[in-house]
Amino acid sequence: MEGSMTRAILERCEERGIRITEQRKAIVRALEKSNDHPNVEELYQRALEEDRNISIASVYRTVKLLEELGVLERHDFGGGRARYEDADRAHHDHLIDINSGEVIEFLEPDLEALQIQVAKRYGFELKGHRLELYGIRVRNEENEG
Amino acid sequence: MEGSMTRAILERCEERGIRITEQRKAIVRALEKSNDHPNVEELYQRALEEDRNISIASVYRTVKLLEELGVLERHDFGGGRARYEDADRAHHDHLIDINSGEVIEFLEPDLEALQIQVAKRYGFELKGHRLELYGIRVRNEENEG
DNA sequence: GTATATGCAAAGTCTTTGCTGTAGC
DNA sequence: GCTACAGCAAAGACTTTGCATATAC
Repeated sequence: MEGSMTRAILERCEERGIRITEQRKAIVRALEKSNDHPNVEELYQRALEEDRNISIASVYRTVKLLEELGVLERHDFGGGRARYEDADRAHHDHLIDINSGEVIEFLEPDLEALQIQVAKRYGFELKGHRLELYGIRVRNEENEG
Repeated sequence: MEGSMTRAILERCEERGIRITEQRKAIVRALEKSNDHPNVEELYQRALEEDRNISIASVYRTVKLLEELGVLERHDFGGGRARYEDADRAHHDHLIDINSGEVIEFLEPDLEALQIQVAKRYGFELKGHRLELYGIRVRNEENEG
């Protein structure tokens, strides 16, 4: 029960009324096993391990559909390939190590609040945001000193 | 003299030691006249008005080169096309109107400072960031009430 | 004068799509 | 059983690149 209250992706798919095919199950399973932000090619490879009967076209169609349904979230961290993750657990931002490409997730309530304020100031209601920090490691993160 | 202390793009190009061709001049001129974030096709059209002798391949090559030299900054606001702006005036973030696609620039010192803090907390030195707020207009921005 | 840049068109990369057969509900 | 979905391969959108020619310095 360490997953806290995030609901299974498939459950949310069913609610949206789409058909639960073997391929979609495999893709979703592959995604739920992932702790990173796979691109379509990577997701395709992982889904293949769940079920040999998958074409990359289905992966493209599925991630696109699930993004439109709000089930997945699409990212572009550069490199010209879209990357996906579960939208339910996507409420965090990303810190990207310029040298290694490593992606660290973080959540900073003060930042979130400030963003809402800024949008408001310009007469907007914030619907979403994208914050990516790009940096280089200067020491281990174990100590917050 | 309203441009404050931003230096001309061409000047920065010369410093980097690249050849100042007619085409590059036209592209740069088109970019300096722009107050938005044109994609390559748009920039190409605008550069054509500066000089008929330009091919879109040169625009692609030029923006790529200038981005690598740190003279331009590339953005991806979705839609699958890269968009460019002068890196020297690019120290601001973007608020994007989901409905109209309009892009508003803003600078929020508190947000900048907080980002540095967050990176630091994870043991990183912040080298750059990307912050985009996506929202819908709820009223005119004239009043900050 | 020579290296660098250009133009053109062809090729590359990622993604979408038309068509026919299949399978979910 | 009907309709949505899958697979395949072809097409699309954006970007890059090879090659011959032109031009900046």
